[in-house]
Amino acid sequence: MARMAIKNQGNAVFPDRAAQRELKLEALYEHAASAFNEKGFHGTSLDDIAAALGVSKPALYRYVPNKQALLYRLHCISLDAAEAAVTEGEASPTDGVERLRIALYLYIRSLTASSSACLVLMEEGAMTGAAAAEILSRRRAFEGRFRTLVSAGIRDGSVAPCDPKFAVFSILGAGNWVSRWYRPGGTRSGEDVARIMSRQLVRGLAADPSRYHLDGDVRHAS
Amino acid sequence: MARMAIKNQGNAVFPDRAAQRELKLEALYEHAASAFNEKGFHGTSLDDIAAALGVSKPALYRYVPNKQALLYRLHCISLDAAEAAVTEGEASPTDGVERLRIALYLYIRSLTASSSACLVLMEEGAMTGAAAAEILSRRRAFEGRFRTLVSAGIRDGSVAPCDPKFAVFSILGAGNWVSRWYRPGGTRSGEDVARIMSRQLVRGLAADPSRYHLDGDVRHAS
Amino acid sequence: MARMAIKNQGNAVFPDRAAQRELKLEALYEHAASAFNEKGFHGTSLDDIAAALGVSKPALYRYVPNKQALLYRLHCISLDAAEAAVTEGEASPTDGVERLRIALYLYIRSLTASSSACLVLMEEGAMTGAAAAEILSRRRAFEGRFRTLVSAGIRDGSVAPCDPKFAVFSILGAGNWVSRWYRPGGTRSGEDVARIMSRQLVRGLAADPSRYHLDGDVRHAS
Amino acid sequence: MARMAIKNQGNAVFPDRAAQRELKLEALYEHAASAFNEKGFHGTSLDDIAAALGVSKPALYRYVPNKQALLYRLHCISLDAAEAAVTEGEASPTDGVERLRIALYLYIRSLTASSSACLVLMEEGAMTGAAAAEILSRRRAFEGRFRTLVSAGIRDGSVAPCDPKFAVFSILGAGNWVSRWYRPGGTRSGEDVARIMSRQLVRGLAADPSRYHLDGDVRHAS
DNA sequence: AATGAATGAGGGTTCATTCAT
DNA sequence: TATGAATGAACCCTCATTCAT
Repeated sequence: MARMAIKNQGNAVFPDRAAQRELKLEALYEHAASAFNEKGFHGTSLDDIAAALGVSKPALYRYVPNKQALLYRLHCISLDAAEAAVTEGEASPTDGVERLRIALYLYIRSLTASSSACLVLMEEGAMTGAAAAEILSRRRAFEGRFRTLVSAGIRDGSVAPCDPKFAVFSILGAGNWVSRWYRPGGTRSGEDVARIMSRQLVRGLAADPSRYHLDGDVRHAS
Repeated sequence: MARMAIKNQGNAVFPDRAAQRELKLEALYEHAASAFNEKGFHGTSLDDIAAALGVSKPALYRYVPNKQALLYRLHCISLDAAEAAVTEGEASPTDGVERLRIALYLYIRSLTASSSACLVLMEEGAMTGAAAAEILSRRRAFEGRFRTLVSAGIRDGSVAPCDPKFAVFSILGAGNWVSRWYRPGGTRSGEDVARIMSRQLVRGLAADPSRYHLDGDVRHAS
Repeated sequence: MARMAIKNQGNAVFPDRAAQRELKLEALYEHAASAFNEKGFHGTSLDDIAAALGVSKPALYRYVPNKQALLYRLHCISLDAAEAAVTEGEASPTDGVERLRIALYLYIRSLTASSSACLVLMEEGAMTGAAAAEILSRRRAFEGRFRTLVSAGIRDGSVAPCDPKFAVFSILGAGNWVSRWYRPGGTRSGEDVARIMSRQLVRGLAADPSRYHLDGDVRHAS
Repeated sequence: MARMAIKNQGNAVFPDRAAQRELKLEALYEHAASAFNEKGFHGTSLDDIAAALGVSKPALYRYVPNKQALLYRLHCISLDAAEAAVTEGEASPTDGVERLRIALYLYIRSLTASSSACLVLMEEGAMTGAAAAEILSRRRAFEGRFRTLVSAGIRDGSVAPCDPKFAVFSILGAGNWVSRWYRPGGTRSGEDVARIMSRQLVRGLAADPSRYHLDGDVRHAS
């Protein structure tokens, strides 16, 4: 019994360590992503991040091997969420324009869900070497899947004939921009923002725009 | 007579000097804006810019008092163009949604016209002090005028009832994003891009979207 | 009785502990000396040493109070061996040149016997304070005893008249250099190396060099 | 005439700049080599070197791209002198043992001539990458040429049969050691030191050691 | 007993800016 | 005028050392 208790304590302690570490890592990601977005990668010093976390600068190196790797990981987190969004959109049992809307909705929602998932969209140029190539290629593939959604929608008649390239630049550009102005705690939740914007943007591409009335989201429209 | 001749020569020479100076200044703005957009304000060194211009680093200080001021001037150039676009849109003798489309068209076109006019949209965070406040307030006013265009469109029935704030975030976000991917010399001119995107985006807001068919711009849609 | 049993157990266990500790300490010295020699004192991190030993970095502090002290102890080990060599040479019942040769032979052999005994000869500059002074003075005294051996040899006629200072610099310099290139496991044992080199070097100083023919050690001389 | 004068002044000014730069570069090399030798590469900070030169640390970067490159250049300087020494020895119109002595004499003399030429012999381990490989290979080739000199001496009968490898390790080790203790301004000039040591060391290898009597250099031998 | 975590000090390097020429 | 030279500040990163567990 005594042994078991000790053992349980022991068992309890180690997960705590790991859990604490995971928490700190997540906090690091959030702060770093937030800072990178606001001040840029090169404009953010590790001192800034460390100070925001309340630790010393060298402490960061227990969680991330270096600043470049930190940026790389944030990009990965961001892309993971983005790819999950488009995957779920693709798999939705509906017609082309709706699949597009769902993918866009989920993508924008992911951008509002956490700093780590969104706030480094603009800092692709700061990466170098193989990491840069990998991230760029994943980002391109992500956009390609959106273009495929548009093309499919054109084929099934639910999307108005248009150039998929510009269509996707439009909606993803507008979506990415969300990370610039959206801050949690405002009058609208991330879901609200994602719903409103995805409907508005997809309405511009729909073969039958009347499917997407915008009234329900009106505010201060008088 | 001799003096006059000399003076005339002088007159001929000095305007040349001034013109040359103006040319170099413009080249400086273009290179700097381009570099800031690609690598960020803090990621671009004055050495980079000087090298791209083929001059020494101290020579830059003949044209710009310091790096911050350079960024400030680029923002001013960018905002001048943006404000001119919205002004012309506001003054167009047509209904609300068309005024909105025209303003957006001109704005996007300005972004494609030159690096100096567009490529620093993302570097607001790098400015400090009074300059930052001024630029921010001008940018906010610019967006406000777009919101007013949307509200007016809703009132005159040409724009579907919607939240102007998100409507403007959408279309300007998509527009700003153009500066990230548009490079001159592609298959589409800046005018093309501006026309296609402005129609697509405004179609999503129009009370009667059928006014904005996208067919004419279809490419590879089969 | 119970106590004694316990004590006996203790006696059995504790010597083991102590012996194990001694072993680990020796391994630490070897690895540290080897690393210091290859990469220099400042070029070797405690992480390197800890990793080579398969322990954590703080564990090193159980064996050595700090890095400087580690260097100091290595110097002491090295000097102990060096002083023993010269002492045995001095006590040898023969003439001056032979006493010199024996001291040199034993000194060089000690350098080939273990990393700890030799490989920090070059890192005197890394020590500070009283430790540095002590080591330096011991090293100077060691050289002084060699000079005395030379002088005595000159007096008894077995060493050719020469400046003892340069004579000793020569033979000890050549000897110290052994620690740079000798690695155990080669075609020649440490004893071989010590014998060959000591004969060669002393031959240059001997009043009658014919006493030290080098033939026996010829290799690939054709 | 006036123009020519001006032009001459102009011509005079630019060489001055270049000459000054060359002087500062040489001073940098001397101080750096001296510091590297005394405190090791990793034990010497650029602050140290800059302070010794009376300039700020970033100023060093106008003369050397980085610390590693500085070490590399010092090695090159050192090897240039070493190779010149052996080349002159090889070309001397005399027998084998004398060619060896001359090469050794010139080599040792080069070590006493300037810090830059000698004081980094010990810091090969601090270099990395292609530079390390290049320096190592040059050093090996240098030693190989000395071994060839020994072998040739054995063949022509002027050097006693011996293992050239150990013979060269001895004399070059003793020579290299000079850089540890020789300081200009002592009672013996660099030429003295080189002459005394080269005779002493080669005497140990000569088939007829009586050719190299050491009396002339006796001091305090009583 | 042994280690993960943390940090103050310091090192190499870059850069915006100034100044003498 | 235009530039080579120089620098203070700041940045990324490493490391010897300590401490809580």
